Amino acid sequence: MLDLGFVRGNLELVEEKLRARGADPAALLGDFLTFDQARRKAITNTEKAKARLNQLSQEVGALKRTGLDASSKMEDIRKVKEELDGMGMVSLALELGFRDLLASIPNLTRDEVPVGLSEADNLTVKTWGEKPAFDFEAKPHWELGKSLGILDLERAAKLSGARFAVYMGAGARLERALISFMLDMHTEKHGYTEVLPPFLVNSKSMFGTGQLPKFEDDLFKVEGSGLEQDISRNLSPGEFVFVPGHEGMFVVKRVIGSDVEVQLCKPKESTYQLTVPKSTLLYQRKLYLIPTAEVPVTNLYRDEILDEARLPICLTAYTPCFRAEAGAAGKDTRGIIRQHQFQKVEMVKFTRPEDSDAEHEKLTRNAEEILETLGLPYRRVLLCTGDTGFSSAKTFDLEVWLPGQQLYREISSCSNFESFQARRANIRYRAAGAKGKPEFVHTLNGSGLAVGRTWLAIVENYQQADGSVLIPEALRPYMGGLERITKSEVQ
RNA sequence: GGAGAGAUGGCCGAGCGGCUGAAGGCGGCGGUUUGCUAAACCGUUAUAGGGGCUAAAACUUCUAUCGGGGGUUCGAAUCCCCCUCUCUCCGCCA
Repeated sequence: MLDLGFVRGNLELVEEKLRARGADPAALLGDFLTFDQARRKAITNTEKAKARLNQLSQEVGALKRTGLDASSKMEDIRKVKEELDGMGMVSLALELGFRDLLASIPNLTRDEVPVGLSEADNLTVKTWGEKPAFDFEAKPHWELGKSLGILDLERAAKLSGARFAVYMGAGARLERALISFMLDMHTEKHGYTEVLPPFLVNSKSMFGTGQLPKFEDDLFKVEGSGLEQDISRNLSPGEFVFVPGHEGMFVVKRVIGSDVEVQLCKPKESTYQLTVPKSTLLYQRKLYLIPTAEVPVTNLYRDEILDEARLPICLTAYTPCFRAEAGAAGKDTRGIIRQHQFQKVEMVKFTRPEDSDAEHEKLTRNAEEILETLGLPYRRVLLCTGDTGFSSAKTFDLEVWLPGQQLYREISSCSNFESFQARRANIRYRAAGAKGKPEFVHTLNGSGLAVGRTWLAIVENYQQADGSVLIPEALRPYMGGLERITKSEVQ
């Protein structure tokens, strides 16, 4: 989330940066200034009335204590309250609408980020390693994995459907070895602290890192079986609720004071509307499967004020990642490039604003060192404005060489979010010395690395003429000394 | 799942209808003392938003905030209801 004052004062810059991302500033910002003014006007009005109310209450108190008649003051209070009731809905609507607007503006990309709309405009910063030269035709990992008996996509489809994988034997061990190897390298060599977070998180966490509200369709949701009542919840139109005494699921149309207008939406043969008190509604508790460890790990310090002396905080976490990626149907359907579930080792940093650039470089290097230690050729790419993620100000992708497909493929994405996530998640630090107003930290993260893609990169890059796969030196201790994966007996 | 206890500022902890944005302590910051450090002493120290003033700050004023939401009341940290979370005991369980 951007700072409101900043947007107000730098509207032209914000519009320009939005255009650079390929977004339409008019659609996103609307008439920002008019909206902002209306909102502020409403705030001023209601606050003035509230001030008057507080004033009158004091006076009533004073009168009552001295035993005098306060009925005329009470009459004044009644009038102001009526006035306030009338303004309430307007300012609430404005406030909520404005907050949504602000929350749906993507981060501003840095000036050094190349302007462009697609992958084609990304800038290759460096290239490392020699592509392996084979005197035979390199095979893709799905063929090698199948013939070696270490990857079973057919049976995975039986279990869970498309875009899931079963690893067997040395294949499973390789995945596990990679996780341990990466975590050890980050904790022992790069100075990160290991974290094992929950894989299910609430919507507040998803908001904090920017997945919600815009990208709900990309997430897997888990809804509890039991219905709960939570009248403290703020309802928003479009939300699903249950009404006791009525069959089916209802959708919220609008909120009128303490009442809610709801419409039956499932089952849908015959729909009807109801207006019921908010306090009678039931909800289903909803959790989200994490799409990356970034979500739980960054939100670790949500609503906290950190000591400057603790910064930078460098954390690394292994988690499975779950992505629905509704928009990616038909893309990368072969092999394990794009899965609904994959494993990843993630690096997350919390830094002072002035350090985030240097820490971004270090973090990217830490990911590169994994690739280098494994002997996998890669290149570093600076993403262009249109390819940079919603929350990010600047992103480097690392792309590994895949000989089976003759192309470079993203294996890590290292981003500097600056204060964008910190503002959403309210993560601050107090500077020692200076007059100690808490300031937002900068957050960063990067894959170090995507384990599934590392697995397939090793299989493709280390394949031999006989169809076996050599294990990179650095990984052998994690494989019980195994030097080569050969055809498995059990299939 | 059942029964009970609790949630207050950066931290600890008091308050249980108005004078409480909140005592006291710790920590932080500024100062006095000191050859330096420590100690002692004095002062200061919440966040967000709106208005005023400003080039911008500083400053000033108002509003909100004592886990979250709602209610009672002229007035709520304080009373009532609901939710969330934490702790203790029982049950179940990897």
